[in-house]
Amino acid sequence: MTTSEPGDAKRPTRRSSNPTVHDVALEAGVSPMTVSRVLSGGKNVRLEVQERVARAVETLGYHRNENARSLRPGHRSGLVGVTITNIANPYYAEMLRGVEEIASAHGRRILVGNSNEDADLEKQLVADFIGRRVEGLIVVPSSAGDAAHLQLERLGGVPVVLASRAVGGVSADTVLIDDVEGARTATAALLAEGHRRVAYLGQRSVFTGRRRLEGFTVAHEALELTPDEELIRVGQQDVGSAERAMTELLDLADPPTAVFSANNRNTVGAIRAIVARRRATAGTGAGGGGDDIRVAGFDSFDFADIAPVRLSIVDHDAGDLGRRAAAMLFDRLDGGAQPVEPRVLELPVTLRDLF
Amino acid sequence: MTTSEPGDAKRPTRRSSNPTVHDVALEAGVSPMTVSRVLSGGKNVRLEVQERVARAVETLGYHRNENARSLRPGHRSGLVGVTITNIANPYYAEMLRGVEEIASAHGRRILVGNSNEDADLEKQLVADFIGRRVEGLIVVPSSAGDAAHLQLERLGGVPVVLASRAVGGVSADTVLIDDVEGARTATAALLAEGHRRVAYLGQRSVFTGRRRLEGFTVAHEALELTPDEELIRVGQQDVGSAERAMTELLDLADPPTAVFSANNRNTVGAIRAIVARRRATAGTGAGGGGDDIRVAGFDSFDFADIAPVRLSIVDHDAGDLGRRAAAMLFDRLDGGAQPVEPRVLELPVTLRDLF
DNA sequence: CGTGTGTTTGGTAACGATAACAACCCGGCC
DNA sequence: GGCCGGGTTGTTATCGTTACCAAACACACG
Repeated sequence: MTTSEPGDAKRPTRRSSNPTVHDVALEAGVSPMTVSRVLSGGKNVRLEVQERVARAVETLGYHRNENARSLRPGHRSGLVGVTITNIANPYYAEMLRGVEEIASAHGRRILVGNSNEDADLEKQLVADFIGRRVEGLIVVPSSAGDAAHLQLERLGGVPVVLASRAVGGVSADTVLIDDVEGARTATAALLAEGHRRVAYLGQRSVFTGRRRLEGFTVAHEALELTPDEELIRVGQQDVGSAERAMTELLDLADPPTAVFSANNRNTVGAIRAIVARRRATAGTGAGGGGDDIRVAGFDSFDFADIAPVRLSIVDHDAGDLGRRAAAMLFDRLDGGAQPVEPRVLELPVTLRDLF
Repeated sequence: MTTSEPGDAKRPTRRSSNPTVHDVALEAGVSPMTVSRVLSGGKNVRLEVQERVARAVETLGYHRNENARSLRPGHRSGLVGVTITNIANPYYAEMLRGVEEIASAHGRRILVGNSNEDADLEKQLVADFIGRRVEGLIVVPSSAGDAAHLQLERLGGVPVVLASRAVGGVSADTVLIDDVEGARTATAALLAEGHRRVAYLGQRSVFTGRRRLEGFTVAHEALELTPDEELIRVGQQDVGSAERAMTELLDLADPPTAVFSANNRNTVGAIRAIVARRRATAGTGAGGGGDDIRVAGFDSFDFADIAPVRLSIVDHDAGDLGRRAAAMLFDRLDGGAQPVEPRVLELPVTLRDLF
């Protein structure tokens, strides 16, 4: 386009839209093919031409259209879809960072969706991701609703890795936390200290909740004890409801002397309730009471170490969960021929005393 | 094409790859065009044909290729790019959720990248996002390095909204927390209580840190006071270093009677140092000392309300930050003709006394 | 029965990029 | 001079989808 003939009105100048290889080619006085060649390494292109093209790219602010590229056969989209039940949960945020880290190292970008524990929304997200030709999916499956949309054949052959939770009826690569063992160890520690009335705060409807309750029960059974049903509270979703549940427990005629909580929201709620009770009884001069309730909880959280109670935490690395899940996915994507059987990985946890 | 003639070997059956409109058309015995019509609403297509196509879609597990669709003129990619300096930071995670919420409501998906405070990485992310034809960008700019890549003309006209931090030399829509006012109010509250030696714990290299220090200073100047340089500590990145800095302050000949900290890590560190000192002096029977150090801090955190000191918090909503940034972006994308001037929004903060 | 109106359907081209092929240029060799 | 091989460049066709046009069809009305 050094000289602008009146005849070449084929492509009217469109300043607004993104420039294409064609525009760059005009600017550099070469063919689109040559531009393409320069952009993919410049093999077999004269140096002088390469420089001319580079200048044109710079001048026009050209960016290769990846969507168009991914259209060509054999080309990959470079995208991985991630659906999470709640991005704002620091635990999943940390996991997401792990996924991003590995994806980035493999030259992929991540598409993120929030399923909000809604299977329908999750289904839409997955369908949309497949429509965008993601190469793979990492899914924290929602606890509610059926999961038929995660069947391999429904995904058009796109590999999926389930993270944090398994799904009945779906056989796919899965990375889990060792929920049962974590809950068992923590509960066993409380029992070993002599506590015999240990409460449980958690969930039963969610996969991890069920497993953690199982660990709680197993620890009791190992000592031929049976947990008191009255001390088992399930269904608290947030800190507020957890605090109320703990307060109820403290109000019992025969209150617990220790509590195991199955996630960080419940732990924080329990600690709040204990501290509130401590302040109230301190005023009456009663002294003892809720003061020395022992707490053990699954998941770490910010500033757990300044909690004003004797606290142990079942710690696990969310970032590692994400990295492992992503690694599993890229193993299938970039690794050679794979075994077809899905693999299940259970990540270990550690019990930390924070006092 | 119900009967398969030997001659029609044009498109060999490819079970492995994703089916296309063409495949669906063959299956349903119609033309690709008709399939396309059915998929976009089915206007002017016989009901019987629509059902046939729907069945074929179901049978083959067809998903429209969004990348191919977005190629067509006038069509949008439905993507928004988000770069964050640290996804794992709960504050930005919450922000991300806000962005996702609004994006989702506008029928868009989000591409997420972690810049890790690295301007080069951020630049690559932005370039890649533009290559994928995102309709807009939401960027938490990295504090280090230059930001030429965020210039509007460099972005090929893709609108960008800066979140949480502004960037010198870049004029773009920006959503900020009202750092100056938050720090000013909190500091003013401490001064109003009669404190005259108020320490500052925070940062000076980061945008928000500078602004919060400014608010701290302004509050002093309003009362014709000058903050003691000795009481200003900057550069603490984590709880540990903040605790050490606070301990140093307590060891001064003329220690502060109150402290304003510019973020939650510093607040927690300060509280730790104060509590440690209190325990130490309690043993000596000294009584007073670090006992009644007053604390005010930016950012909330778990257990802020049960902290064992007189604490005020400058509270702000990260989710709101994300929602506002996204709303600003979609205002430009979906709203009609816009004013060209970039807008800057400063979100209000509230001072909460937690005692 | 012819014409007009409206519905349903299919062919063609284009979006942006690039493999595959073809064409060209150049120097070196017989 | 004519031919060959290597480097360089351009042309064509294709990826999956859909807007636009044209064709085919149904039906009503004069």
